[in-house]
Amino acid sequence: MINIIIADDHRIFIDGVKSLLDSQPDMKVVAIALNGNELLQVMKGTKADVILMDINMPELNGINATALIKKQYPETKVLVLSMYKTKEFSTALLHAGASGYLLKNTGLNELVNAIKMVHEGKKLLDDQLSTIKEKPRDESEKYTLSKRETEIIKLLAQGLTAPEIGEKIFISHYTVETHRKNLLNKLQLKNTAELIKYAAHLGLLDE
Amino acid sequence: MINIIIADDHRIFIDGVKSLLDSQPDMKVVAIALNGNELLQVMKGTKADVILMDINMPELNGINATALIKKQYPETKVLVLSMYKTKEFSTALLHAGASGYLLKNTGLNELVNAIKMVHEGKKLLDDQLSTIKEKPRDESEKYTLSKRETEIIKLLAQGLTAPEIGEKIFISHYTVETHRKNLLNKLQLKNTAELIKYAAHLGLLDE
DNA sequence: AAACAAATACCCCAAAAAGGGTATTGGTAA
DNA sequence: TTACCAATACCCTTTTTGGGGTATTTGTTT
Repeated sequence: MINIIIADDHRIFIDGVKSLLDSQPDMKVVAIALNGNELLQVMKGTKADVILMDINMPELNGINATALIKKQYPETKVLVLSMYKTKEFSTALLHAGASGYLLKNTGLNELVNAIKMVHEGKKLLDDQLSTIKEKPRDESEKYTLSKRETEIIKLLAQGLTAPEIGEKIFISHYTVETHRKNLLNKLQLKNTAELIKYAAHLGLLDE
Repeated sequence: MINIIIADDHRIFIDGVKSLLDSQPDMKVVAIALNGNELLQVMKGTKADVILMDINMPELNGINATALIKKQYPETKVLVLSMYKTKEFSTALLHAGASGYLLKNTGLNELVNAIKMVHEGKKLLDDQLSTIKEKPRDESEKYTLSKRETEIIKLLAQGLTAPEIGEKIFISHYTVETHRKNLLNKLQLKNTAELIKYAAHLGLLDE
């Protein structure tokens, strides 16, 4: 019996997937969480073998949540679901300790197989990502965003300019621009448009 | 008995929601479609009372698809689902003829109620959008994007600059900038960041 | 053929972003 | 206390974007 927690901010999705998985003979959804923080709370009282983690959640995003969970519960497997086929995330997630990464456009059979595979300790990448070239990378590199970085990326994603952001949160526009540059470097993105896209992936739009 | 078609590019979502709705005594999912074009094909052979439409689909997005469906099947009700709480969309969707707009973070009971309400002919807005001020608007205004506009927005969303896009599709960078300005005006957005966000909502990222 | 919308192209100027840095201070963990 | 990271702040220059237009051509529909 594989005990599963589903973490996703889309209630309909949770209810649907729960219904599907509970009808599998060897799987049981033991808890749900609507965001990363709630997931950490839930895990204090519930043992799970596999976390089905949406990357796209408010408050604590899937990447940061995965990193925290693997630190506190190293035996628990994290299978990440995303809408997007994006190479930045597969790398970031592998570094964070996820066991697998699957697109939401896959079907139930693949999902069930994926859960079983990561439960057995296998690493799993969605087939559609299998041709991604692994970037040469310094192991100390991190993808987790600081609080300020998260705040800045959110405000940029709202369409505010650096001067507007500086005025809003009472810092110099130079500082905002420095944060933006740091974000672009850290995440290996080439401009603000890619940064907004990344924010979309992290579920930071409309916050 | 309410006959329903689900249109969404996320197979897991479809399977899950289908499972949930098929267990309702007065509802039946009679078909599914993974994108707007497939939906139009499916509807040629299948009668449905309510379309459950994800706004976020490749090829033919939810707004354009809704407009086409209401023209060809005026009796069919369209209930749109989106991840995002965005005022641009509620307005665009009402103009396109949708009967309702619901966030994916609502639960099953709300979804079931919403389907029943739109089936009865009611207009439905998600509670969370109820405070949106209706913009004074010329009725002739349109939110549907031309092919070129869609192409430009996709390329911008990939992080390409206007000069890069011009070089890529063999037009002047001036033309690209004009398209961008036209898009911003048409969609009443204030800058490229908001345009990328809009592209995210339309599912145009990573295409 | 006429009308209209889409596509194309350009100009001007100001503001912002990008790309290259530099540096100091504050907060936290060891 | 020390070391390290995050946050803050600034400079310079070039490129791009945004905001204001202008105009012509092409394609489609009536």
